[in-house]
Amino acid sequence: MKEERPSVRENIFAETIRLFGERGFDGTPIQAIADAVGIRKPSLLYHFSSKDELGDEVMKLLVSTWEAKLPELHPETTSGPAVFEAVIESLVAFFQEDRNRARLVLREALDRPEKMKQLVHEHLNPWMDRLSSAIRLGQQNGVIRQSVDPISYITGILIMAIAISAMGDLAAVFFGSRQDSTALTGKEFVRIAYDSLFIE
Amino acid sequence: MKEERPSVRENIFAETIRLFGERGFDGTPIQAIADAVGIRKPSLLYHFSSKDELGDEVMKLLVSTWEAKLPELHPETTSGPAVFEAVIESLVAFFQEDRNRARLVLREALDRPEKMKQLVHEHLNPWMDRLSSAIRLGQQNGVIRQSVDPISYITGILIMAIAISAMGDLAAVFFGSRQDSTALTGKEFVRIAYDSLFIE
DNA sequence: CCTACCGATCGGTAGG
DNA sequence: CCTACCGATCGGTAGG
Repeated sequence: MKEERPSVRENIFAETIRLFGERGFDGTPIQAIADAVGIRKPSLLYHFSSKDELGDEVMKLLVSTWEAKLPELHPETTSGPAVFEAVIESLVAFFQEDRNRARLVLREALDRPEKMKQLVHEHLNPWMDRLSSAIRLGQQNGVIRQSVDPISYITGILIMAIAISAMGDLAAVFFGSRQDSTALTGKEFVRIAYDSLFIE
Repeated sequence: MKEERPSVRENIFAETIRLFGERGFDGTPIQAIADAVGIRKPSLLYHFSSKDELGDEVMKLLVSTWEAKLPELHPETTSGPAVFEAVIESLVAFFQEDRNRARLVLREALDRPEKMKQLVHEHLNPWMDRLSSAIRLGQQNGVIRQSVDPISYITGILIMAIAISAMGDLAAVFFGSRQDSTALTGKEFVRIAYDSLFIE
């Protein structure tokens, strides 16, 4: 409950997101985090009583930060192109701003699915339900394809956005040597999301 | 070069795919693999001289198996719905047949991107180039959207397929409690791939 | 394919 | 926030 002086704790968070994102929880000794922060291992364990706790806290922070950057969706929102663009943009922006966010989310979903489920449930569910409603409204208004299953659609697009961001170069270099493929892949992602949602 | 008697080595492969898929390379002691196979740790290290080598071999096997199940694409293939369906079906089938294949590929892409790149380059690139050509042919014939960027499209769809398969339940339960969401998500994945590719 | 064993590293504690 | 330290586990080797 004490007021934290920013520096050290925030530094630990930043380096942990980076290292857990790059090498994973099991692939990163807390020693490496302490080194990156510039303190000794036991000092790190003074701030977070165990490696597991550090992992939990860092995931909570990450998802909260994400939640705070989601565009607002009001109940009366129809899912026209404007809303759609805001959603996609905020999604892409958040994960491309720091690729390790995407890597960390992906790793956590693989390593601790139950915890991830819980976090998503707490922080993202209400927002997703509102987006889902907006899509259904768009279907009633005849701008969105009837064949779209809102929940599955959102899931699929979300997962694609995260996975593409996480893979970065690899996503594109998935085929030998091609030029600035990341940008291209990003654009194509938006196109896929768009064309598979709206009626021409 | 000796003829391998199937049992032990194949057993090691199977358990390694499972355990590395479930808990990751760093999260799985070779002891756990030995236990699962029913041998001692040094015996495992007789078959694979190190954990790294085991990891490499298992990835090679996985990607080779994948390659062998890809549908044939001939140079004169146009990318009509029939070809498209064969491709998507084989993709979904391979990874849904054993979710740990998807989990392992995803983990490897995160942990050792360079090695993954190399594997994809050796085993999947030629096939992907043929598919890419087929899409371009479809664009000339006016059945496929001009706005599709073939390479980015294939990458995006591939990544989505793998990530959705890897997440399994989570993908769907990404939103609290809903029923048999895996099947739904799979169907919606095919729909997104389809609607974002073909002209109505 | 096994028993026996080892050096290195890991997460974590004592005590200040 | 540090020094000093520990038990457990890890990948791997010797030798058969």
